[in-house]
Amino acid sequence: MAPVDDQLPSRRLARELRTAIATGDLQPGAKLPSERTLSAEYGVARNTAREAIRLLAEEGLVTIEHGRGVFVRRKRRLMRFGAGRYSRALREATGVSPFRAEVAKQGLTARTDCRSITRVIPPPDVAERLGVDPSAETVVRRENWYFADEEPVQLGITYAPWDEVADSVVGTSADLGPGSLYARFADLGHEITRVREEVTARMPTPEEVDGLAIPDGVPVLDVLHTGIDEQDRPFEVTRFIMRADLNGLDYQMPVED
Amino acid sequence: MAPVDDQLPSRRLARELRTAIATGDLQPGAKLPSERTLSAEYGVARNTAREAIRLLAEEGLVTIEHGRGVFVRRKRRLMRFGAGRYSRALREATGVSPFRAEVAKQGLTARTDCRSITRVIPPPDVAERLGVDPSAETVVRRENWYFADEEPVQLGITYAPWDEVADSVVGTSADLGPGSLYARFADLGHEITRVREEVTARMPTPEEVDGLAIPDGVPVLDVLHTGIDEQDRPFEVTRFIMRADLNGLDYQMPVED
DNA sequence: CGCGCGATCTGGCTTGAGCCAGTTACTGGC
DNA sequence: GCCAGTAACTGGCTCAAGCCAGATCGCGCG
Repeated sequence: MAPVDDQLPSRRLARELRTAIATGDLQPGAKLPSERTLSAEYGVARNTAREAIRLLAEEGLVTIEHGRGVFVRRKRRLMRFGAGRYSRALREATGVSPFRAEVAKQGLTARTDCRSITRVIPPPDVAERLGVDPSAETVVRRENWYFADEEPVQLGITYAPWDEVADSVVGTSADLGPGSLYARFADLGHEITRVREEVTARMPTPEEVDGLAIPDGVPVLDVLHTGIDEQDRPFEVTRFIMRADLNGLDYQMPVED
Repeated sequence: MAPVDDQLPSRRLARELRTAIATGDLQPGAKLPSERTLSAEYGVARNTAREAIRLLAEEGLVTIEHGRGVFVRRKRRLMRFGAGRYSRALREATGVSPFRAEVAKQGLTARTDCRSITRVIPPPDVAERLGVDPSAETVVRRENWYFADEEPVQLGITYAPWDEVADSVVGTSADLGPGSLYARFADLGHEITRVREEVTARMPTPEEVDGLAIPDGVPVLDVLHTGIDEQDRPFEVTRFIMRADLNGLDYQMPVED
């Protein structure tokens, strides 16, 4: 990677603004000077000031609001999800889904929206993990949107084998009843005893930017989750897409010998 | 989030290029037309074609190479790290660090570089997890860089209480001997039995972009790892910064009741 | 009093021009 | 045959100008 010239006008301006943010001269929530003001004060073209601001936005340091201005981004409180969220004790104690439990813990109000339940051909990675035929409509797909204080924070698409859940509410109804998804799988003979979570991060697609209202410079966590029962059989795969500025993962586990 | 006008010239061009990549008209590794060619063919200014390409780069779809052209990004093979990497069995079988083991499994050659060992004031989050005084130089800081085929892929900064490791190679030497870090902690009476990993993702800082040679549109995984021994005491905290396009996490764990 | 319109802020996007800086391949001299 | 120089590509950055669009506030009319 070429060490880009750090003396370029746009980089220099970006660096000065970045420093002002780091030192606290510009507090979180503070408004930056307007593009036109910056360009005048630093003797650069408006496009150059604009480029400097774009660099900061890409790093996730500032939020740009059309017509209002550019603001230092406030630190957001993280939702934290770990294996604990699948605990039966938690499920029975709260009677709600793990997401609702975590959001309530943060003092926010949760809402989930099951947008669709369809029978589909599974994506290859899902088929592989569920051990089903990847070329036929062997799975049910449930698309779930998760909101905290009416702000969309994550998206979960869960897949389960059609022949297992066809007669259950899992395959038919948005309303899963008390204890939610894992309680219904328990009814079907699949008590969740182990989970596998494969985590990566990437920039959101344009669709995800729209759907999750993702600001500039914020990546998504892409979690491929597999639920495994007492007989060591995977019974459910869920792909979670989470805004990385609002969500984190907190895993605790034993080290095998 | 304002539904940005999708008919704007730059967005339209970006969308067409994105589609060409998705459909395979532009294969991974393929070279896109030059900025000047695109601007002529689509009847837009060169800056507009440039903006379209910038959008694709931000999404991580293309790689820009100064003087050479713009290329569809190739999918990279992922290193996958899970709790298994701390297993004593693995440690004793291979005699090498977990990182070397995983990289070797991918058919690449690993190199690690311990850049510095210093005594420092711990960062607040580290002090909290280690249970040490956050206002004095109570910890040793080891900065480790990890390479696969000479490409930097991650950075790990591990902290351990000074009074525990001062007399050990952990506190003094870059060379940790067979079995690496966790074997030395075992020598000190801390057999790693549980780990906690707190995962988030974010865009890299300019320093990280330089140090890890991170391309445009690639976030980093930020993993705060805590090693816990048989007596349930945390003895070591490591912050890993990983290029998200080259690294993934693969956790498997039991669900507590 | 209240509503609406417009002035004037803000950022969003495009144009066209110019010059700089890597990369590559050709070509001519040795 | 080799090497150096150069021409002709590539992207990198900046400028100056113009118009569009969202936000906000105040003023004046009803």
